[in-house]
Amino acid sequence: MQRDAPSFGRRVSTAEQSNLQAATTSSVKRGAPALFLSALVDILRGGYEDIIAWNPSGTCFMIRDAERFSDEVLVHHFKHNKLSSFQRQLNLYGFRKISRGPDAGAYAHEHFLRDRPEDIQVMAMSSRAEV
Amino acid sequence: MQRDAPSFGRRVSTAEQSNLQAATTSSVKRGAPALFLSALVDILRGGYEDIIAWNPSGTCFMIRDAERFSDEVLVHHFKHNKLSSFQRQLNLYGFRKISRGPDAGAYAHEHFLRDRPEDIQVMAMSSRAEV
Amino acid sequence: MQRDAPSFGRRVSTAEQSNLQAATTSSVKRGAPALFLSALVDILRGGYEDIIAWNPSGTCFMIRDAERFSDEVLVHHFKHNKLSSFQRQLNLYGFRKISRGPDAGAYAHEHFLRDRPEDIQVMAMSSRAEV
DNA sequence: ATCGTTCTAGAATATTCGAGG
DNA sequence: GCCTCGAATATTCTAGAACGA
Repeated sequence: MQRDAPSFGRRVSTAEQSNLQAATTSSVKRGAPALFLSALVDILRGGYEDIIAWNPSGTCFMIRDAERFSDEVLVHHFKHNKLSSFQRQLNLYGFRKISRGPDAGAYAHEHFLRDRPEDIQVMAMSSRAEV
Repeated sequence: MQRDAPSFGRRVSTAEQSNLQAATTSSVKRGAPALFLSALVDILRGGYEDIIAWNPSGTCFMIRDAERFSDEVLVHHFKHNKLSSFQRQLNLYGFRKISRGPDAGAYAHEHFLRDRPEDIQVMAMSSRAEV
Repeated sequence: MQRDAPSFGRRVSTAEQSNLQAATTSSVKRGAPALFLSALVDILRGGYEDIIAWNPSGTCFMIRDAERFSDEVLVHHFKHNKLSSFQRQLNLYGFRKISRGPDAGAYAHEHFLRDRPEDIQVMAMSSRAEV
């Protein structure tokens, strides 16, 4: 009861300049494109390297400190602070958790690559479609 | 309170260079493919020659020191320290214990050969299929 | 690699005197009765009132400090330290999370009541049967 | 109405115990 | 006494479903 409801901030969406945001909003029929992906991009750009970061090659990202991720990152980008909700979103968008090898524990998606932001737009459009 | 409590480590997966990883992840559709085989490969590469090792020709492996294998190897690669659980996994994946000859006491599998890591990938995919 | 590696303890089973354990082992044909329920009983008896506790009437229990529950309780009673794995077990045994009212957030099961340990034995035997 | 959040369940592998050869 | 296997529970990851904003 003492670690609940830490005043959830609004989606700050530092991604105003993120052409991801622009692209999705323009290409999708009606408004409300997936905020999750743009929030994820923001987070990975946002100087949280000690908490969550890309692997060196930019093919997947790892949550390095789950507790700080919940308390410091999620709270500022979503309406909750639950890692499980974040993971549910990852799976909804087709991310998979890597179970073996050097990147074990990281999440990856074929089209979610650090150096190919264009591909991320494809994700945003196809995520729910393929369901 | 706590009986023996050996500190079970996480699967460290020293198999970074293991192309087993790349092949299986790319060929298998979803989810967590068998960690057991990659862990076994890691173990046999991991500098435990006094505890567990391939035979000279690389066709089977022998547990040379069961006690150290339990306490030093299993604990670091699995969530248990029981040789019997390790043996159960071996049998689930089709390994057989050699009963006679120079390699008596070693475990072998048709597709688990030191110098044919590609074949191990076949194991990973067919092991459960044939069950 | 340098993940966290919490030292997972063995199931300490402080429930020696717990007739739950005796009842299940004697009544069930072959071995391995569900350890989860007896572990849960142990936990709720184990002096973790600040971390997990029954409600005053003993009809449900609440995890009060998720972080300490993972690090201090789960690690000593299971082979993991993941709250999500604990929750999966709760659901497998038919527990439900209370969503509203004074006990919101607590887990409850019709036959899991603090003052009716006999009913818990019924759970242990019927939980999987009804699946 | 769609997406987000939460809770529950499915599916695959892992661990344990014991039966049977 | 091994060795192999069946079966039950446990752990993990992903998906279904209900609800809400």
